[in-house]
Amino acid sequence: MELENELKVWRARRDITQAQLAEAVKLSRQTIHSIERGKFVPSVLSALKIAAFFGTNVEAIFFARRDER
Amino acid sequence: MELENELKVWRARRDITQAQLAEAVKLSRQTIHSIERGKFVPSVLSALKIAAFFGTNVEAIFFARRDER
DNA sequence: TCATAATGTAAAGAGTACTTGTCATTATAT
DNA sequence: ATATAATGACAAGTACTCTTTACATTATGA
Repeated sequence: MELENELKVWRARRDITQAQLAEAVKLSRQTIHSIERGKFVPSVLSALKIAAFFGTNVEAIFFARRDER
Repeated sequence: MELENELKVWRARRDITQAQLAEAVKLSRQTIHSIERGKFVPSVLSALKIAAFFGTNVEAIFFARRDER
């Protein structure tokens, strides 16, 4: 089960940088960058903070894709 | 920022045990138990699986409570 | 009472989220 | 061209998620 996300899209909608998002949700820029690039699966707390910042819910940003084979 | 959850309530609604939930979402019973008791903050993937199982969204189960003081 | 199921607690180990720091690459604008 | 901002990559270290195993406690029911 992989995790995908549309963080980049949401940032584009709001026209904010990774650094600005990081600051807003109190995470480091590297963490935002890594999440955005799918380097790792964030905690639900990080996800909740990000979703809240964008005024949406977690499911609108993060998607569990069942691994195809 | 603390994390609270209503896992126990949702389990009660569906009348299923920790073990049944664990099996359904492919997590160990200990993990379900620990999440339920707030022992740690789960990954967003775990949260998504649990929310999907209950047919709801993450925000309906997990709450970020800003530490009051 | 006795058996069984469900929940709670604990501990060790593996894997990983997240931070801080540093540097390279790419875009934007003057 | 060159300065600056934004993004991308990498690495070391700390803290924590999650699994497995094992055992204790509490509920339920015959």
